[in-house]
Amino acid sequence: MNLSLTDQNMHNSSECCLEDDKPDVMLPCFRRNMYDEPLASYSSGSIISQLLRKTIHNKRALDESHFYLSSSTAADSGQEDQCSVSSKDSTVEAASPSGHVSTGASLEGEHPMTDHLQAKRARVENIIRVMAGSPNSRQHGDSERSDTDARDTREAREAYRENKRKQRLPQHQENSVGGPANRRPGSSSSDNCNTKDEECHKLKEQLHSMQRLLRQLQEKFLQVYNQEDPEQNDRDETEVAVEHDTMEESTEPRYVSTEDDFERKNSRMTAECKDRMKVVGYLVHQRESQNLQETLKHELSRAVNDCVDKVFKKVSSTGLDRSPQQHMCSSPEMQLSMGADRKSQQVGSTQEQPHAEEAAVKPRSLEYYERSEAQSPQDQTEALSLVVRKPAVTPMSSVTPTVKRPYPVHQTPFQFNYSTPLHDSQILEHLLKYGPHSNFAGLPCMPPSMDRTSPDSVDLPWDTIAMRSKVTSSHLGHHPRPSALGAVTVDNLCLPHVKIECGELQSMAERNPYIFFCLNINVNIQEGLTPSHLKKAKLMFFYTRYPSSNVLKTFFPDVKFNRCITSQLIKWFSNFREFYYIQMEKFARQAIVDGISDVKDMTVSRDSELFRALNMHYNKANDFHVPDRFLEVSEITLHEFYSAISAAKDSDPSWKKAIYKVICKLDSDVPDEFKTSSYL
DNA sequence: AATAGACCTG
DNA sequence: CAGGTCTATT
Repeated sequence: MNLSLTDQNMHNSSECCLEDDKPDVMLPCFRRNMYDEPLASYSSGSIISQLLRKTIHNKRALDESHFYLSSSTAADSGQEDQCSVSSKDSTVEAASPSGHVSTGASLEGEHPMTDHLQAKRARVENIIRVMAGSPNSRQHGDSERSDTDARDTREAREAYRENKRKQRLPQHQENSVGGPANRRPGSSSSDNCNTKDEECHKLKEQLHSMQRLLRQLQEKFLQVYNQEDPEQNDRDETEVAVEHDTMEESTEPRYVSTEDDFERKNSRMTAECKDRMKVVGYLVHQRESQNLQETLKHELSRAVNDCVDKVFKKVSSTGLDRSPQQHMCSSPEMQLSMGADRKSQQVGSTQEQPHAEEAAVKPRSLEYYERSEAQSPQDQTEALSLVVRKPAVTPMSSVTPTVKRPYPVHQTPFQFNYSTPLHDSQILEHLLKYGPHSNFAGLPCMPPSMDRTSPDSVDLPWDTIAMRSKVTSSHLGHHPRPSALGAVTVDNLCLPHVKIECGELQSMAERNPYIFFCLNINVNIQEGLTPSHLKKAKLMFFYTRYPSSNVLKTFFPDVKFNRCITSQLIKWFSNFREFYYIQMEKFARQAIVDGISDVKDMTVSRDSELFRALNMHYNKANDFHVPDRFLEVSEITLHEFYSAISAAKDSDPSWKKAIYKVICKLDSDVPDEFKTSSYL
């Protein structure tokens, strides 16, 4: 999003999530922070200080312009908080940093800060200074740092935890997503690849640094506010606890059946996410410092994401014209897949022998990068995600064509294979020049055979997010899980037809998978409705033609229901019925044409042509024994149509409704076996 | 006005 | 199958 856009659209709630289509227009504040300032290292805290200055200035500016968050908004809590984050964030961010950066410095001198803010700023800056105290030690390799950092962060969290006695904060280890992709110099097959290796590595490390910084910052903030406002803890405790419970309840079942390491890792990520969720939830309630926090987080996130995204874009734009084979890096170590544990299993095989299972895992990152030419700046607006409001972790999954595996929890193997020299990237230059060490792994790599035909919502403009978020939040009362749109909570991967509702999130994740993982942001992407679900729905149709939404919820326990999913399922059954009635009418008319005079001469058996047509539609594989009751109902339906047509009732435009009324009463209970998510 | 369902279309 | 429109219902 460029500056002018920002200024012009301060009121636009979606604006914070928008990025313009001009990849080369750098966000002024970003450029300033990331590039113009020689940021000897991110760990130096200079960027943070800058941000703090900006933030504080902003807060003041907002106060002055009465553009500040209304108290009612700020007072919102609990689920509402989670659900409406996007709008709230937008409010904050729309009025924040980017637009003020240029004037920030001068204004700061003119308008003395309040003592309070000054104190706060001083404290935070001090913290950051301390944090950045040993930047170099952190910069030298993941193995070294993870010990210290993990301990630091854990301690911070422990401290926080003690203030929230009631919370069960699962222990977990720090996930360093990029960790596994350790570079092995020399393993590449060519010099070119060696160079790329190094650059790759540098970028990666840089990302880690930023990641760590952000994490630490969050936790330090936490400490500060704990000391400063201890009673607030108690106040928020209940809210947070509620959040926690809600999340617990909705997320845990999903992992029951998972078995491999990756799943366990994700469980831990869930834990961590919950943890952070609480942290953030707590922070959010600090009305006083909300702007500060939001702005800081936003800016940090943006900076990181922007940085990463642009590099990716640059890299990919030069790399995509290569042949698929060239996308593959000769050294598996260079491949960054989302899960370390998973990597070795998926890398390679996915690309070289994409059969059913691998094909099911459908990375969309290529599409993303193909599009990124035009859209890339949008892709990182998700920076917000850094705020990590969403605790629940579900492996990213995509709608898959797999039918064999009933309800697969697919991990999208977003693999980023190094494949492009990073020579001409301005961003890279900056990174390499100013960054402590650039490091990056670079390109999405996809099996050529991957199904990329499925329409998705990647093209959705970001403004639809805000639009949709309102819709969603109005229904969140029924939602089992708080949804933080602004925090990049991807509720569901919806099938294309519901993309208006939730496609943005899907595409967000699809377009920016690497960001999510690198930043250790866990996107809760519940699988959408899969072909397996469709198949199951069709079989259920043999029992119920008019399932209630409650029934649907009962029988699709592995589906996180939200508005789009529900309507999609309902639509499915609507389509089923349509086909069913069409067949009925068709065969009834045929019977009349055939001169059948008595309905009793019309029966529906398993040999019937009608049944075969129906069976072919709902039970194509013919691996399901259609209940007799369905034959009965079909026969009744056929008779109804026959009678109505015979009586010339079909002259009435709504003559079918009477039939529908009859048929809808013939629903029977769906067997309990269907309740098992792994039924198929 | 919102919703659900049928209907039509691609 | 999904998207849209139309209509009836609340």
